[in-house]
Amino acid sequence: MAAHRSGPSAFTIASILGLSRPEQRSNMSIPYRPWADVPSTQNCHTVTADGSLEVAAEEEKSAITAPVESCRRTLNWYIGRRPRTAFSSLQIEILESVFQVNSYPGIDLREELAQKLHLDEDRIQIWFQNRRAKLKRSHRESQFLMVKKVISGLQGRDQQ
Amino acid sequence: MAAHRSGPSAFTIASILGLSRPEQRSNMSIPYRPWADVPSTQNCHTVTADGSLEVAAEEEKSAITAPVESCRRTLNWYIGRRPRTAFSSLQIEILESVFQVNSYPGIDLREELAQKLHLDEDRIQIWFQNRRAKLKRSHRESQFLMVKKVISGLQGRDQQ
DNA sequence: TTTTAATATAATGGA
DNA sequence: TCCATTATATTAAT
Repeated sequence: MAAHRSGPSAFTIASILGLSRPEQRSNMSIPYRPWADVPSTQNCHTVTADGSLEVAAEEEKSAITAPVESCRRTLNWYIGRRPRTAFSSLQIEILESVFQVNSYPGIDLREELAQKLHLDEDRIQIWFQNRRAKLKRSHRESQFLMVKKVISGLQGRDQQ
Repeated sequence: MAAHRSGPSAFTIASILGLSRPEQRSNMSIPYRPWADVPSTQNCHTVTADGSLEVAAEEEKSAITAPVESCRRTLNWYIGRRPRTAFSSLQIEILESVFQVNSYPGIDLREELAQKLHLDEDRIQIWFQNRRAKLKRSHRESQFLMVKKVISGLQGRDQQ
């Protein structure tokens, strides 16, 4: 509480509200939301970077929801949570095919994917994290079912 | 409250608990849950009718989760809601392709689909209902966006 | 890893 | 049948 850092303009309105430029922010307590760099209401119908055009097309769906996404993004900026990115089916397909070969892609491969799929590298990283978790979960589940099957098999034999 | 119907055995324990056979049930107030006809614990690992075998294969996924589904089904029976059926991707694909041609299939077509896809006819019916709702929703949404676009266009011109 | 929460959609009930 | 609503499954984000 009482510990404040020395330096110029530590308590400006802008810094308190978290509105300073990234390079000016102190490195703690105020989360940096780079996805909220939507300058004004005018851009509320620009296309988001997510389902972008070159890879997928992904007809109607993204074309219709993209502006909504963008506005919701502005809203979520206030709430403080990154708006959930919706991957296109082609993006998923490619990510999946990479995952089959390598479920722990290094930074270089992630960057390459990011560029090719028009996604941030950290979106890719998170995706692989979640994908690995999913795989693990399904393994656990099938093991559980195996055990259960054995048990119910024993019960069946007893009842015969 | 005080009005009770005449007839034989109107107040047996079975009827009060809703355990009578379908043809014996009075036609009001107690919902009939035919999907809950799981006789005993033994059948807890039988394969459900849902993702069934001939149409799709739909490898690992349904093979792994089917037993879980079945048990959850037993659980949901107590809760009283039909367990959510997970359509296979092939089933969806076919339903979608039919929907494009005819979004109001008659009973005959529904029955045919039911047979081909190994689903109950009323699952098909519900699917088309929900699908139509989805379509309508997307229409509404795109209209809304069109209006919004016009409005923000006007604003932009004012600000120029 | 676990938890939270956003989204999609199957199921229900009422008109 | 449509509509509004609820429940649930998946999964991005923390």
